[in-house]
Amino acid sequence: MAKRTSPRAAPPQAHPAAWILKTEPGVFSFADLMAARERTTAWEGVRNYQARNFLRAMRRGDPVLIYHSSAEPPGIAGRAEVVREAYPDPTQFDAGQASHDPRSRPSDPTWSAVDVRGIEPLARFLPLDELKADPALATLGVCQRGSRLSVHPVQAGEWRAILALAKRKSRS
DNA sequence: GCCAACGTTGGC
DNA sequence: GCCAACGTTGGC
Repeated sequence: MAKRTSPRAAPPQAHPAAWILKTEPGVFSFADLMAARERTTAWEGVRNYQARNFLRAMRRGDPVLIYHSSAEPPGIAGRAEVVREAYPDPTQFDAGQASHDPRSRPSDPTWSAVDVRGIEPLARFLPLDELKADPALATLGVCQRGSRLSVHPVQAGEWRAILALAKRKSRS
């Protein structure tokens, strides 16, 4: 007899429409990404398991939003895309790096990196207070109180709302 | 610079 | 396995 799916089983999670990556612009900004060779950089140094798992779920071509944290104001600066899926983050094995992890073994690396390529700035910078003011973005990771995750998924409705918001006031 | 929120660590 | 202490993040 075919096994029934438990009614309690969560529905298969749709692949996110996009991802948000946080960066401190004083360290590495969206402009730095656009100025990088081939507008591409390795997104390294993520040291949180949940964020790492999101990195590992990213697929080549997935849209990415670059968010500036610890900035004045904080907010979304531009669009990018995933150009290389998760691979072992080399900085975990480099004792000279702040993100060095002496417990990680090359035979079973703990941490992952992806490569992202900058596409273009948003039509205008979207400050966090505007994101928080949009009801369609109430569930967005960066709008959550106390959210410190540096990588999170963006659902389709959120993605549309962000692009619409960026277009809206730029004309006024 | 403050402090709330949250993840990690380590003693038990 | 619990949970207090500690460190970090990040908005304000």
